[in-house]
Amino acid sequence: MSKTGKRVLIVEDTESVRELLTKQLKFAGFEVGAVANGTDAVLVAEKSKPDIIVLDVMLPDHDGFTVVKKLRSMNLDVPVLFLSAKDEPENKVMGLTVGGDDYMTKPFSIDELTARIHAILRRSQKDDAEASMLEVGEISIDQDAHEVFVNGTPIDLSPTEYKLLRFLMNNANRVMSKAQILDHVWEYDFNGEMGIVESYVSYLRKKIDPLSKNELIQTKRGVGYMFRTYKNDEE
Amino acid sequence: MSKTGKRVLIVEDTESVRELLTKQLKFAGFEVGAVANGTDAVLVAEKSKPDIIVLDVMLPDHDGFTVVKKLRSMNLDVPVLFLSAKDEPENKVMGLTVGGDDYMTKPFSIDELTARIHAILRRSQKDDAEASMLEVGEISIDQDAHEVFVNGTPIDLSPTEYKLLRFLMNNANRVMSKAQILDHVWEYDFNGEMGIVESYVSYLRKKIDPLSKNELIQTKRGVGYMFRTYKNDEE
DNA sequence: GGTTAGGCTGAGAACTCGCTGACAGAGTAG
DNA sequence: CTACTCTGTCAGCGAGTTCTCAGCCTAACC
Repeated sequence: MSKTGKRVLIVEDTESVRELLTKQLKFAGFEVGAVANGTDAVLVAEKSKPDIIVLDVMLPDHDGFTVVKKLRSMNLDVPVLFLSAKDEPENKVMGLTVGGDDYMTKPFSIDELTARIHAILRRSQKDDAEASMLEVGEISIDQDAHEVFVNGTPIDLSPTEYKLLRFLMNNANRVMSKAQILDHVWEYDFNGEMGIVESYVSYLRKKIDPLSKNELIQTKRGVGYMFRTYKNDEE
Repeated sequence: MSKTGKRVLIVEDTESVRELLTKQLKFAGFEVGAVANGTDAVLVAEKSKPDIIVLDVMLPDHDGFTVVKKLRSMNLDVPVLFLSAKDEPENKVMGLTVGGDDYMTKPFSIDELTARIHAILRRSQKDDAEASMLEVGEISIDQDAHEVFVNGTPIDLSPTEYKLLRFLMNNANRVMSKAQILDHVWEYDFNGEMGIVESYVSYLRKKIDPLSKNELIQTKRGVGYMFRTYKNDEE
């Protein structure tokens, strides 16, 4: 959760999603602008020169194609993270993610979105590179390769396990409630029970604990879970 | 209990709870506004620009979802602490705690509410005050990690023990009556005996005393309890 | 010193919460 | 189609927690 001060432009017509993104990205330390259609997107992008654009491919006026073409023709080669609904035809998206661009289907997890934005920025701005490793205590995550190591030994995680672990590590030494975990790690329209967090913590521990010296994921009864780092270990 | 002068907006339809919160938060040094429904919430929030909103998710006119959506569409990215009854369906709450938001179930303890508000403000105002440590005499509490140290040695407290200790430390060198303790530390609808305070003080002392040089929790017979700091110790 | 009200604490009953194994359904690869 | 993985639900277990109570202890006042 580094304070980059980088500028993000959100282009998304669904109000609830737009505001969700705005709030989360502001909290993550970005300067955020948000518009609801392609026309405004081009205008604002031209003026504010964002570092990255989060762009819904299905907009009321133009589609993602048109917006990107306009931007490129104006010599703005800002990287783009495309959003699209899962049921939209794929050809809408094909050929869009050139260069450092990326693409996610809705609904997504908020934490995943933030991670992707950081990944794109990391790659497009060569200057402050090599932040792709997330190392906390005994665990390190290679975010480019999606690989996780416990004291150097690689372990195999499912996508959800991976996201959960990354979220806890990003918030190491801070208790996160099950509600917060659910809201950040699971897709934003997830409608299930909080018990699923318990299940996945259990899965994670089963894979991590045999390789670690300490109890890395701690339960704070009645409060939540915490990824714990221990002094005098690494670091 | 710092006098921050920060502005809090309470949105809660149950009058008794609303008044309880108003009174308590004013006493804790906040500027407090209070409304009883979602419509007023949006109006007042727009005008008074509070630093944080305490929002019941179950309101007579709109639910929390709607209120939050409206607020965010007005470009108010004020952090929110959601309240919900324990028996309300959980999915009413899902997806709400974006960014630094948090969530509590009713009934709660007043002291806990205050602590959460401070936690949210601490994190959303990026000034990084590092005020998450509460250190009084020989004891320090890491409020992010929910961990307690007596002269550097960690001790394990149950949730209620933790809340009681935090309350006494926040009011160090001031005698607190059992009634006051009950009102602040226990849930506001608790209607048991005051003897429970004695029990929990006993539990606390059993865990703390072996590690401390002084009698940290003192009994003022006929009056109450006091967390005592001694000069020439630390500090 | 005796009396008494208030405080301390161990025991225990009731309950809550988190952990885990089992399983069903969706999705995917072969 | 089959086999596999992954996701999400659930129920039962057990440990931890909450709260009450009774009997003991102690401070304070006579």
